[in-house]
Amino acid sequence: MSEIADTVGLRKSSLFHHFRTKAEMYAAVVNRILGEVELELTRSLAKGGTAVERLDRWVDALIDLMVRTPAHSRLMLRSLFEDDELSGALPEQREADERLERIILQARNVLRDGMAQGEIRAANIPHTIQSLIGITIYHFASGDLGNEIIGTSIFAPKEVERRKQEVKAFLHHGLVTNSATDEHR
Amino acid sequence: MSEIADTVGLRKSSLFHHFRTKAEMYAAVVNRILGEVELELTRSLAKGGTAVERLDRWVDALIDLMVRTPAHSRLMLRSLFEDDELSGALPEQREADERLERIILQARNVLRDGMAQGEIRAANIPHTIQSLIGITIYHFASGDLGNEIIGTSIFAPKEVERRKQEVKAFLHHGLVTNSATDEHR
DNA sequence: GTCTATAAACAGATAGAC
DNA sequence: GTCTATCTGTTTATAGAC
Repeated sequence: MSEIADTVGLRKSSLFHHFRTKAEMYAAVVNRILGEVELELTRSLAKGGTAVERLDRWVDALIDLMVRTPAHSRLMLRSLFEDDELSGALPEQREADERLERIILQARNVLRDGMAQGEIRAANIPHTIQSLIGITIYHFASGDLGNEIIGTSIFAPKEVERRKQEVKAFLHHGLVTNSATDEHR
Repeated sequence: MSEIADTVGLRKSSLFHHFRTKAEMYAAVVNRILGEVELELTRSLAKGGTAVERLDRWVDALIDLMVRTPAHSRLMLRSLFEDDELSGALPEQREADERLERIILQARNVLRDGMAQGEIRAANIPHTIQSLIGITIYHFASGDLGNEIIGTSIFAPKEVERRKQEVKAFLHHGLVTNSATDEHR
């Protein structure tokens, strides 16, 4: 709270006027970020196309979101894997949980549609979603280690573009049967 | 430190007899875990075979490690993505960094060998390593959310086995060219 | 809405007896 | 090596003036 107060140019006590507790502030921030994520991902799917096209756009949109504000990917990953011991106590937290659930449902539906159409391999959907999260969010949350592994800044525009291509190549060869975009068969 | 003291049945002050600071204790724990990880992954590679066989065993071994002590995956993920602001100040920390570097180098070599042999698609190696970390470690660190997405405990033996299969299927279809295990072509 | 001042609790660490 | 007691600084939060 001290660091936040310094950053925004207020005194620490003033923060408690806007958010009654630290937990409430955290939940509000996470909720706002998830709101943006839900909005953008919904937009990316609304453009239509085949399931594979929608999945590709979904991945691109998610990566764009992670890159837009580097701190968000860290916060997202944290909020995803750190079990909130005070789970669902705050309204902001419940709202965030619902947003997350809808985001996951969207991904589930795209995968299900693609499988029904025969565009996507019959993989286990929940595990595939976990893999998608791991591949997209972890990468941009990986900070120093990520930079060291990649060799340059993971947020450098060129490297972000490469990530998108690599992830989609990975997905296509991993999930897409008889894809026209697959130049290795 | 209070919680650790309670858990191990000591008083808080006694912990400071074994580790001079909290940071030193944390570094020692991370270092010990990475030691186990390095040992097991090295063993899994030493058994030889094709690059794809070694990669598969490497993934299986990493998943076995994450499952052996559920808390380890959380700690691993945390230590990977949270930049240690006091980076490399403690000897345990430097040792842990070196272990991590060797683990990553092993993965890099397997991928490089496989590409040289034409067994593995010519993907970007660093990005592939990031994806491997995301797919294996994030999943087992995902706690409540992971359990909710999957529908049962991510640590249930049956579900762990499924994860191994799904990850390897993902990798094969994503990284392996002309694989005999690929039933979809 | 922001400030100063302060309360109340907690966390990391030390001193020294046993 | 563990304990009790204590110090010191930090953190979350409140009270009340402006």
